[in-house]
Order: sequence, then C-alpha cells, then structure tokens
Amino acid sequence: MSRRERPRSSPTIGDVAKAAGVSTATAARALGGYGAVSPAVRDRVAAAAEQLGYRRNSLARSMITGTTHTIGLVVADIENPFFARAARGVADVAHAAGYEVLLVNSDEDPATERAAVRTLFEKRVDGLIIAPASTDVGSHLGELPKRGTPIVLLDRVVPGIEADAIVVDNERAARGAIGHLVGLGHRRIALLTSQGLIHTNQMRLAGYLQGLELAGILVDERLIRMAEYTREAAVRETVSVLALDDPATAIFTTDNLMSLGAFEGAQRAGRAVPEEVSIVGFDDLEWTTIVRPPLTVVAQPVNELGAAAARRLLARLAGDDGPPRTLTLETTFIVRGSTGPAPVHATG
Amino acid sequence: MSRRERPRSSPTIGDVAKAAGVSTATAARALGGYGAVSPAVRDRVAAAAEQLGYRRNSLARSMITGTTHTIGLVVADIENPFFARAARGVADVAHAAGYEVLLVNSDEDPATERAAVRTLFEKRVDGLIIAPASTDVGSHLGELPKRGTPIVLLDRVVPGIEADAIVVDNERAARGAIGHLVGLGHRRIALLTSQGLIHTNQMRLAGYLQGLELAGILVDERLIRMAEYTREAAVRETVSVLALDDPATAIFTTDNLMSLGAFEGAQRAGRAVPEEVSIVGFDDLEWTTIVRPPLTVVAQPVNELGAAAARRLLARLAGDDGPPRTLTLETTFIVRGSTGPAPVHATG
DNA sequence: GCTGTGGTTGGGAACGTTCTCACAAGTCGC
DNA sequence: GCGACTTGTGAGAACGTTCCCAACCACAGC
Repeated sequence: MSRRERPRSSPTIGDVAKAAGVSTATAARALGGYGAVSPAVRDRVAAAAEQLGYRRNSLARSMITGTTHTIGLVVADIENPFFARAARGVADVAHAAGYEVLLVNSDEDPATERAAVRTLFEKRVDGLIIAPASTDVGSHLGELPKRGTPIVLLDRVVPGIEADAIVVDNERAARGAIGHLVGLGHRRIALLTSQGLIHTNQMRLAGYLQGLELAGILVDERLIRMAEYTREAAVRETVSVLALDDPATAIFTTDNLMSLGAFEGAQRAGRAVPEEVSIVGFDDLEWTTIVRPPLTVVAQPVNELGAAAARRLLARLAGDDGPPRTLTLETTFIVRGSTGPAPVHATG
Repeated sequence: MSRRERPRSSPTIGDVAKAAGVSTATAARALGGYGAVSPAVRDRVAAAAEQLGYRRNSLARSMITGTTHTIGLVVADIENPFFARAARGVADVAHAAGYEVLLVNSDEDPATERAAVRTLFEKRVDGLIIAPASTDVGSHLGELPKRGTPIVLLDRVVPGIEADAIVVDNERAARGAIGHLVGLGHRRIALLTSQGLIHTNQMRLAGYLQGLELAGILVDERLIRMAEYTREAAVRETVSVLALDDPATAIFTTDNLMSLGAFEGAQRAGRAVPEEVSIVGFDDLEWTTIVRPPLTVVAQPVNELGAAAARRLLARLAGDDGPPRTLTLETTFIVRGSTGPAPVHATG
C-alpha cells in the first residue's frame, strides 16, 4: 500500500517501464509489438504490465498514429428494424477488422445530422457511414472527404457528393411490385409512403409512377398518400384510401412501418386481404410470415447493405483512392398471400 | 494556394492563433469558452477559425480533461428489437447531455464481452452500460469501477458486482403471467425459453415455477423447453410440446423471439389460438397487435430501461458516489386475444 | 586491430489540446 | 499616488503514447 503514486488513475507505459527497469520507448515497443525487442525484455515488460494491470490509452495512441480505429454510423433511428439490421451488418464487418462503431440517430433531421457529423469528426473517426437525411448537397458531407475522412452513403445517395454509396435499385423494385399487381388485374393501386420524401421514397414513388405508365394507367393523385411517419397515421391513410368512392384494390407501401399501418388499416376497414385489397410491403421483417395472410414484400438485403458499406469504408481506409463507386444490391420480390387477383367488380 | 503548410491535415488551434495574431493559449480560451478573453479578441479568433475551417480535436482535449464524453454500450445484439429500443433510450438521454455512444454487440458471448469491455476502456469511455452475458462474477466488470469508470447494468444484474442496475421484476412478471393462465383453468402450461439461461430467463423460469407451485400444480419437465436461440428452434419445440400425449394447453415464452416461434409453432401444429392453446409472450413488439389473435404479453418499458440506465450513468459521471442502486421498473400485463379458457377436455 | 553490420536500447521530440503560472495594464479605494 | 485587486494575455508544462535517431554491443571480415 506504500508505493501508490496516483490513487485511482491507470498506470501508464512509463510506470510499466519503471517496474521492468527499461525505458518507456522499449516498454512501448514490447507492448505494442513493433520495433525490435529482445525476448527477455519482452517477457519482463509483459510481466510488469500484467502485474500493474496496465491498459493502453488509445487516445494518446491515436494522437500519434492519426487513426482511432473507430467509424461513425449515422442512421435515422436505430429502433427502426431496417437501421438496426444495417447497423448490425456494419458492426460485424467493422469489428472483425478491429474497428468500433460510434452510433448516432439523426431522426431524419438535417440539423441533427449536421451536428452529428461535426461531433464525429471532432472525435476523429477514421471514416463515416451515413444514411443521409436530406438529398440536397449537404456541405457538411462534402467537407469530410476533403479533409481526408472517407464517407460511405448507406441506402441513399446524395447527387452532388463525391462518395461511395451502397444502395438498392428502388425504382426498379417498385416498378416490379406494381407490375406484379397490374398482372393480377389491379388498376386502382395506392401508394402509401411518408411525408418529407427521403431519397429512397422518391425513387420508390418514381418506380410506382413508371409501373403505372407502363400499364397505361392514369395517375390518380387521391391514391398517393404521404402519411406522417407513424403507424397510426399510416392506418388512417389506409382506411381513407379504402373509403373512396372508387377505392384502391391494392396498396403498395414504401417501408416496414407503412406496411404495418397498411395491414392494420385493412383490418380496421374490414377489408379482406387479398380478396378485397392486395398489399405489397417493403422490407421483409419477421412478422410478415406470421400474419394472415402473410405479406407479399420487396425484400432488401438489409444486413448486407450495412456490411457492404463497412467493407467499402475499410477499403478506403486501407488506401483505395479510386473514384467513388456506387454498389447496387439486388432486391427480391417475395410473393405471399397478401396479393391476389383484383376484385371483379373493380376491374375492366 | 501558396500558404498551405500541411496538405490535408486539419488546421490546429495554433494555426488559428497565428492567423488571429494571438497565442495558442488565448485562441484556445476564445474557442473553448473558458478563462477570460476580451470581446475583440474573441471575435478575431472566431473569424480566423471560421475562415480556416478549424475543428477542435477531441482526442487532444480528452487527454487533458480526462473525459471523452463517450459512453460504451454493450448489448447482445442490436438487431434484436429489445436491445434496439433500449439502445435508443440510452442514446437519447446520452445525446441530450452531450455524450455519444460507442456500441458493441456481444452475442451473449462472455469472451467477446470481455474483449469489448477492454477495448472500450482503452478508448477511455467515461462510463459503460452493459447487458452482461454471463451471471458469474465477471472480473472484467469489477475491474472498471475500481479504476474509476462507472458501470450500469442493463436488464440483468450480476450478483457479485458493485454497480448500479436497471431491471424489471422478472420473477414477479412471470408469476403473474402464470397466474393469469391458471385463472383461466390451465394446468398444462409450457415454458418456452432459450438455451444458456441468461439471468433474465433464469428469473422468468423461477417465476414460472412459483406460479405453478402457488396453484398447486406439479412441474412436468417435459413442458419446460429450452430452445436454441432461433425462431426455427422455437417453432420446433412448440410443435413438439403440443404433440405430447398430454399436450400443453398454454405456452409462456420468455422473450420476443420465442414468442414469434410459439405463435408460428401453434399455426404449424394446426392448433387454434386460444381455443386449443393459449399463448403469453414476453415483450410487446409492433406485430403483437396485428396477428390474429393478438398476443397477450408481459410488456417491458424497454426504451425507459435504456433511458434510466443512461440517466443513472450520467449521475455517476456528475459525481454521485453513493452506494450502488438497483432500479426496478414496472412491467405491464396486457391481456389480448391469445389467451382464453383452457379446453374442457384437458382440465380437471 | 580496425571497420562494418545487425540487433537492442534509451533520449527526446511530436501529436493538439488544456492548464498553471507569471506578468502587464488597468481600476479602485484611500 | 501607492498598494491591492481585476482582467487580459503569453510562455511553457502536461496528458500518454509513438516515432526518429543516436548510441551501444557483439561479432564477423579483412
């Protein structure tokens, strides 16, 4: 109890060096595994470190090396299963490569996002994976690559920015979904999306419109619903679109929360699925197979989306300085029981 | 283009000071908002910082101040909605107080957890919130508080450790759920939980046993199922427990994944819920109200669990050094359509 | 015996901040 | 008009590590 110099601060590499009877430089080499150290000294230092309970200070290390082995991840809301899955994909790949993940929720708010990016940069993350909230050229996003911090865009692209991106072909996926419904004879197809059109939803809307056009169906604006981003609002819009004089016979939703709302809305409106109304959801969550009928969906490789983003970022950190690449992953259209032939009285 | 000294490294406070014609100490005071600086100098420094695009280096700052404004969060799996919600609760409270969250998945693996705790400590997080995988006295957990890094246990307690904990009364919740089923006349009540009993599940098992004992029901070990932690395994165990000569008339599950499996298992076994088998789930997720029948559940205040953990940790960081406290939050028992009277032929 | 070589080791600078201290220039009270 | 206090400023140490470089040693080659 007599040799305590600092009461409750961690021992430093200097303390270890002193205990082992070597210089700090040598102790650092022994513990850091770089440079040349004789086996005898290495063991002596290791023993001293063990005995003192030495833990390296990454902060000091990062100051010198210029790398923190930390990547920033900015998503809208980790509570949303889509982002949770993507985050898991990111974390797994990052962790395997010795990186940790600093997580921030932006709630789709550009101001929050901007502040988050700034904070993450001040913490000197080695790179950033971000699902950008706004599609306008965020100066805060362009700034980092210029300073040498690579960015990978997750799920959404920002036109003006020079950065890698991992996305799916939302336009094509949506067009395909509409094609499926058209093939079943539907002509009154509603779109249920959320207000404040984020990039992916814009693309899905575009795909919806293209799908209609390909089928020669005129757009009915009353069938395009942009709900507040809550389950209850989605339910209301669904009930409303099913209560039209000429109601929708099919509903295409643009994400998992809207799918949930559409499903519940059909239940609440007392419409049989798929006899009276077909539903196509976006994202394949666990529940889609235990509801009755099970949900037809556009499934995204969500986990892989995150994993690919992390791999891309790691490649940049490893020195890849080629031109920005956009990687487009494939979606899968899974037909289940929630889509069926359009009701007879509503077609032709 | 002529005055660039470092090509693509961020300007330092020294660069700002030089540009503003003051010392680094003064520039630091002006930008850091501490000490005394004259308004004129403050403006001059701010202008120089703005013009150079100065961003403070938190690493260097943390070295001096000894605080990183970062907290570590170790959960089993961020993809699990339970942890995603808790993480959101943590992140919101932390963010409001100016803290960021470093997230690690442990996959319930003690070795991974141990390594994570070590890494987080090396990165000098100010504190740690952890849902510990193992209930044995983790030396890696005891270590940190001794070094002055506070820990808050989330959702699970570790008996030997001196740390705050935020939990729910799992024993009582489980006992109550069993009581509900007993009250409906059930005497063949199965328990569906997962292998490698984590702390919460041990408590829920204990509550289950107590519930049976209170009702004077003898334990039938064939009704206690510990599935591999996958949906498919949960389905199999459910089908199996419903295929007994004297099958279960009710199933109580110990978490949301097991609930999903039980629900699907009943479907696959062709048993009507609740006419032939009642189901009580643990955790109230979005899907529980859109399946038919909707699920009776023990609902936990998951988000609040995380938020409370963060508040507790912040209190510690603010200097609270009272004895460790365990905060027990209330669960809610929500009766929906998945529980009903026991089938006549199976009772008394 | 002198020089060269390769493996070890230590001294000290560097990273970018904050903090402590000393000092200069006012300001106030008497 | 002099000490005590306040306010603003700068010099330099400190945080704990890594990196650069010089020095040392042993040994081989000539």
